[in-house]
Amino acid sequence: MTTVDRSGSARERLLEAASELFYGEGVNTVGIDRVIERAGVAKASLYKIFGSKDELIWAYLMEQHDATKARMADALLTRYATPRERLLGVFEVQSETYSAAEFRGCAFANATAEASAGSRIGGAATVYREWLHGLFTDLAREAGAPDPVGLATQLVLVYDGASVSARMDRDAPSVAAASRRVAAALIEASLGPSEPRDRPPVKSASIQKPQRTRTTSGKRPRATAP
Amino acid sequence: MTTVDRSGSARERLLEAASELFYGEGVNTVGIDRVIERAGVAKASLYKIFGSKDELIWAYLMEQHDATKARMADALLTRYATPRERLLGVFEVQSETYSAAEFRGCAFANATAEASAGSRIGGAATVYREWLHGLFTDLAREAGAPDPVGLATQLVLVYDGASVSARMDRDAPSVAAASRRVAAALIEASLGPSEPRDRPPVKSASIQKPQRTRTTSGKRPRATAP
DNA sequence: AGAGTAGAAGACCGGTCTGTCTGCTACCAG
DNA sequence: CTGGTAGCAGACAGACCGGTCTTCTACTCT
Repeated sequence: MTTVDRSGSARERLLEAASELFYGEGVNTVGIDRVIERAGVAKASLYKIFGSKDELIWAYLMEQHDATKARMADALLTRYATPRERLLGVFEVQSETYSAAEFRGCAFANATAEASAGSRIGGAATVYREWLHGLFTDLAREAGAPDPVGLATQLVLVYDGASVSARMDRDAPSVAAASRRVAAALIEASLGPSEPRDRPPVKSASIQKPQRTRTTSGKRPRATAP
Repeated sequence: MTTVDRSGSARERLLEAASELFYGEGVNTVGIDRVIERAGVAKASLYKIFGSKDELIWAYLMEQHDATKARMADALLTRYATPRERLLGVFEVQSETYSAAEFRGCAFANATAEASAGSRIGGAATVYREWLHGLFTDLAREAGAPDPVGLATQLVLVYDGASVSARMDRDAPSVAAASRRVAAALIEASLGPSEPRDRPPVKSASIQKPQRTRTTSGKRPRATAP
């Protein structure tokens, strides 16, 4: 049935346009008219599909969340062998996003900075933050950290700092070097000096392979939210 | 002459109202009408004094900058004796701001997140960032760090991370503990283990005593921008 | 071929935005 | 008392906001 396919296509174009505009200029600054103009979609279609601008923003944020999650999980599983390596790997993957020219900071931090009280933005940000803390906590636990939550809190702090520093100072290489060094020092302080190469690569239990939920159609190499 | 005094009073009330509303709800979300209503000032007076909303936002940000600078300099000089202690002290002073109930993140990070292209917000943020980097770099140099700029970049990153983590996760005590530990580890890694107590307190050359530029009138215990 | 429908285009509504302009009030100096 | 002025109150303009609704096109399925 092509009906669903067409409907999905309109939805996809709207989300694509919304992502670019909302992320690039802010969810409050960008009006509905500009979104539908870029998407090539009628206003009525937007309101039939999403119901309100707030819901569109929510969908945009959840798409960012899904994409970030999938990209991170894929990169960590593909490139790094041990939980310890993956802990540091998170920062290398992150540095790729904020080195992109169109990087403008964390989509969730930016959106919550201009959220009106009572919107759904706060809920989306909570989902994202819980994922981020869980990612670091699980990896820290797998790596054998004596205090996984404490290490995770520190690494989340570094992760946040890298994102903000990169946006405010526009010097991605410096930030990447700094965040990598800071993270490495924290990991070493918590886990002890890294062993050279004695235990074999370990299949992670905490990162599930990207389930390819519904993220547009596979392409989209666009920068997302670190 | 009471003319200047009255004029100054109107300006002060406008800045006070603008600070509370812009910081609390975002510079785009808050309209001119709400600012003048809270300030008890006529709209014409606002436009006579500031000329445009953008200029009002700029004045608000510069006031935040002045207040933050003065508060930090005062606390560092008053409470800490050596540059090394002051390096860590920055994070303790910062933790006081994000432990306040009305804390809503860094005013500059929030404002730039919703800035339209071509506004003066970016310029104000640059001023603030240069001050922040300079503060850490000067302290690191005074403390004898072998690579002051490198250490400063790392500490700025931690500073940014603490601000964002505190805003997003609403758990100031955890963030304060984490940022303090991370900063202490970085300082120790750069300067070596802290000597117990052999050299006397040092007058800082990099921090000048708060010059009391023009920050409203001395009161204002409000939380400002970390 | 004809019926049904998804969707594009855009007029329209009430509200709010920034910014301007006109009174009117209250104070102050001479 | 009188002229000058700072400043409050608010109407107003023009643009834009989110959201609704109608019209018409173009495609799909039977």
